[in-house]
Amino acid sequence: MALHPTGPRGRDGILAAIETELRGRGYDGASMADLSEATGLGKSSLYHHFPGGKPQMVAACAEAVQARLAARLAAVTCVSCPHEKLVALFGAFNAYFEGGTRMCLMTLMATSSAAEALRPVLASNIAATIATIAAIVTEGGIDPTLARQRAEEAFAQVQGAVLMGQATGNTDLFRRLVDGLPQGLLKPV
Amino acid sequence: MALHPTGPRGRDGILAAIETELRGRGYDGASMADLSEATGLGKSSLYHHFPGGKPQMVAACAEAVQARLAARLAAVTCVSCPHEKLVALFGAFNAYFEGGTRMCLMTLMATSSAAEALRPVLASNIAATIATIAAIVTEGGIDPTLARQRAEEAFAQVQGAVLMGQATGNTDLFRRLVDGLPQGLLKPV
DNA sequence: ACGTCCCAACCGAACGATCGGTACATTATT
DNA sequence: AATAATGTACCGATCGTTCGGTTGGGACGT
Repeated sequence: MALHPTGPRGRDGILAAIETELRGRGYDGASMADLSEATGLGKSSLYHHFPGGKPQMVAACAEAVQARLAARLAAVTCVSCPHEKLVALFGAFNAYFEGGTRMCLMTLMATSSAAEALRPVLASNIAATIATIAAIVTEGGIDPTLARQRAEEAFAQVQGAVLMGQATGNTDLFRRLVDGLPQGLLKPV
Repeated sequence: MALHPTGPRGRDGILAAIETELRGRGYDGASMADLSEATGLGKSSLYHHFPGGKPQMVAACAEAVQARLAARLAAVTCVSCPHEKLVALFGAFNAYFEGGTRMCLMTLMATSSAAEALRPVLASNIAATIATIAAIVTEGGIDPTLARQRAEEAFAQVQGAVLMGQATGNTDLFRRLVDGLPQGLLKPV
């Protein structure tokens, strides 16, 4: 049977190349020709793996991202105190956003022409990430309702900082947030 | 001379239609045919007004946005206390973002294929907005350096909230921020 | 061991549609 | 009459997508 061995690089490698291209050019900016070149596969081969075309590729990438976040989280949960967990988690964010220079796949796709079709996938991924943050903050002794609000606001802040970094070329704000949010989130009422 | 009276609607009306289309479909998602239909002008007429094509249209829209912000600000500066100024300013943001349902033109363009060419315009507009917020916060008795940091973080938070609204369809976070930030920004150290 | 059948993986070439952009004629304004 | 503003018709290029065909390895019957 085997779920797609797919050549030397494997399906994961194909998805990684697609994700990089999408995050670099955006949904409407990345053409099938671009994705073909990025993956090293002919366009018809891409349609073999993803009969649904570009939307299915995005959905598959989103699932891969969510899986990677879950794996990161599993490695984080064995850390002792909530503050260190948050430091590790925001370190993972820093890596994912490549220091604030690379957009989030979900929010990028949310502003595309396929946003409506992709909304369930995007919303699910974002909700999972926020729930992860909120759980750690709650564990740190913050009221669950407040923890959720803080998590949402922190998430928005990070996303906005990346956006501003794209617009201005300055990643100072992003770095300041990634450094400061772990303790800011846990600050007592 | 006259800077383009341009038919019954005038240049401002053309720019408004273009801006709406761009904020609805994104830079790469809005084709010249879309913009032609939105403005009611033939493609060649659009090129008559904007020989530089889509990038020039974006730049012109950005200038119009900045001008509208300046006008709003002029109406705000006659208000007495800083808190009320912030309330008025964030009310203007709320209107511009249409309750969190519509993206910011600048940050949207920042993730497009024309981002590099447009960076100076986008960065200038964003810097002006942040400076506006920071000035009012400073006026409210906050240390200028801290005021600037708070302004940057609030701006990022709002932008991120809009992004999340696009992704999830939920504008609660945006509304909470617009309501709460005016007093949050002025909170004493 | 050998032939053969199957099917996932892949590619080149082409499809109609649409892309951004232009040439040129026409209408409106001054 | 001159100039700005607009429409019609079109350009080559590229878009997303599909078609027909090749390859190669694993399963199966003998």
